[in-house]
Amino acid sequence: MKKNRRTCDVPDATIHRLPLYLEKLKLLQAIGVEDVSSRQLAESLDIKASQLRHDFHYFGGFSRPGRPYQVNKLVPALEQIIGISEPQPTAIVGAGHLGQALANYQNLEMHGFPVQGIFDVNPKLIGLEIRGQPVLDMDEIETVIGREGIRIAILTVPATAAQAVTDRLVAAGVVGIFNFAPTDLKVPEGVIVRNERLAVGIMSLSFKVNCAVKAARKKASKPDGE
Amino acid sequence: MKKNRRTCDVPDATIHRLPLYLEKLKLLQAIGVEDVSSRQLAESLDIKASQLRHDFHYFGGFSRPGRPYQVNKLVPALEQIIGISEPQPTAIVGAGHLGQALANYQNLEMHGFPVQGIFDVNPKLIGLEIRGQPVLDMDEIETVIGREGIRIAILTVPATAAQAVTDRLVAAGVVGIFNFAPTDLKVPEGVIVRNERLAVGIMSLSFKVNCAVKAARKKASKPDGE
DNA sequence: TAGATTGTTAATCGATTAACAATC
DNA sequence: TAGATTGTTAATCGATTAACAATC
Repeated sequence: MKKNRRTCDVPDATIHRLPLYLEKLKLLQAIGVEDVSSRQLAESLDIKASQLRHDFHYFGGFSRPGRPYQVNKLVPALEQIIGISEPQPTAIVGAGHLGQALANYQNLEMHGFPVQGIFDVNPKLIGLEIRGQPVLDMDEIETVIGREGIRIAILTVPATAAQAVTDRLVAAGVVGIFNFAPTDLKVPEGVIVRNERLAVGIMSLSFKVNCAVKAARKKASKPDGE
Repeated sequence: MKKNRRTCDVPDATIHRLPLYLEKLKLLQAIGVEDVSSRQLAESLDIKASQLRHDFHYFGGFSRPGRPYQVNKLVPALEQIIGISEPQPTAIVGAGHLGQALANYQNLEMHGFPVQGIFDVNPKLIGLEIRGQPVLDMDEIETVIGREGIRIAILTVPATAAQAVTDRLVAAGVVGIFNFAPTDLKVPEGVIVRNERLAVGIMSLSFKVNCAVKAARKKASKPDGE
C-alpha cells in the first residue's frame, strides 16, 4: 500500500532520460548482452554514471550493491515505469501530410504505441488506408476512443482546429496529447500536453549554428589563436 | 571589437526560450501592439518576468530602465540573435513520408527557413514536385548545398543511412543538422546536431499519462481525500 | 511626485556530480 | 582478499527567482 507511491514525484530531467535508458537497453538486449554496469550504460549515453544511478534511485531496487544491472530485468522494469508494459493504443487526429507520415512510422508501434484510429474531416482523405488502418470521419472519434480505450492522441490538425479537437478528445477520455499544431492548448488539470514545435526546434538549432559559424570565422582570421 | 562577443555563451535553457519570445512577439506585432512589458510577455508564456529579463540580459540593451520593450525593435533584435535576419536556406534529405510532410510545412519558410533542396535516392521519388521544388537525386547534394549556401539540413532518411548522409552533408558545408532518424550521429566539432526523437517524446508523455491516471484513480477511490 | 519599468546583482532552488559505505 | 559495483547521501554547480537601484 505504501510501496509504489514514489513512482510519480520525479524531476522532468529524469523523466526525459528514462526513454533513452530503455532504448539503449533494448539495443543491448537485441545483441544478447546480459549484464551492464551503470558506468557502461552511462558512457554510451554520454552522461555520468552517478546521474544514472541517481535517476534509477527514484524508482529503487533495480539491482543490489556489488552486482551490475541485468538487462533482461531492467527492460521490463523501465517499460512498466514508462507505462508500456501493455501496448498503449494511440489515435492520430489529422491525416494530412504529417499525420500520414506518423501513421506510417512503424517505430511507433514497435515502441508500444499502436495506432488504433486515424481521423480527419476531409472527405477526400476518409477511407484512405494507411498501414491497414482506414482514415475515419472525425465524427467517429468518441466511439473509437471509447471502444479502444485510447488515452494518448497525436494531434496533427491545423492550429485553427487544434483547441476544438482537443476539447473533444479530452471529453472522450484522452489523457495525453502529443501536439504538433503550432498553438498552445488549454486542457483541464490531469491532462498532459507535450508540444512538439518544429519551428521552435529549428530556431534554437539556428542560434547555435550562427554561433558556431562565427566562432569558426574568428578562428580562421586568427589562426594562431587558442 | 569587444562588444559583440557575449552573444554566444548562453545557457541552453535560455536558447530554447528565445524562439518562444520571438513567436509571441510576432503575434503581438501582427495585432498591432507596440509596447510590451517584461511582465506581460512573461505572463503570456507562463514564466516569471525576472527570468525573461535575465535571459535578455545575456544580449543586453533591448530597452532602458523605466521604458517597456518596443515590439518593433525587439522582433528584429531577436531575429538577428537567432540568425534569421536573412532567410536560412535549408535542405531536406530523405523525401519519404516525413520528408514530404516537412517540405509541405509552410511554417518552415515563414520562420526563415526556405527549403532550397529536397533529396532522395529512390528513383520513384526523384522529380516529384513539392511546393514547386523537385525532389533531386542524392548525388546533387554537394552541388546544391554549395550553390545555395545551405548550412542547415533536415535529416529524414532511415537510421541505417543517417551517418553516411551526415558525413556527406558535413563535408559539403552543412553546420546544423535537425535529425529525425532514430540514431545518434557522429559529427566533427563545430557541427550542431539536434535530435528529434519521436519515440522518446511519446514515451515521456506516456510516463506522465500513467502517473495522471494513477492519481485520478486514487482520488476516485478516496473521494474525501485532499 | 508616485507608480511602473528595466538592468543587474544576490538569494534561492533544483539538478548534477562526487563520495563512500555496503556488498558481491 | 582486492577490485568492482550499487544505493544513497553530501557537495557542487547552474538555473530560476527575488530584490532593488536607476530611470522614465
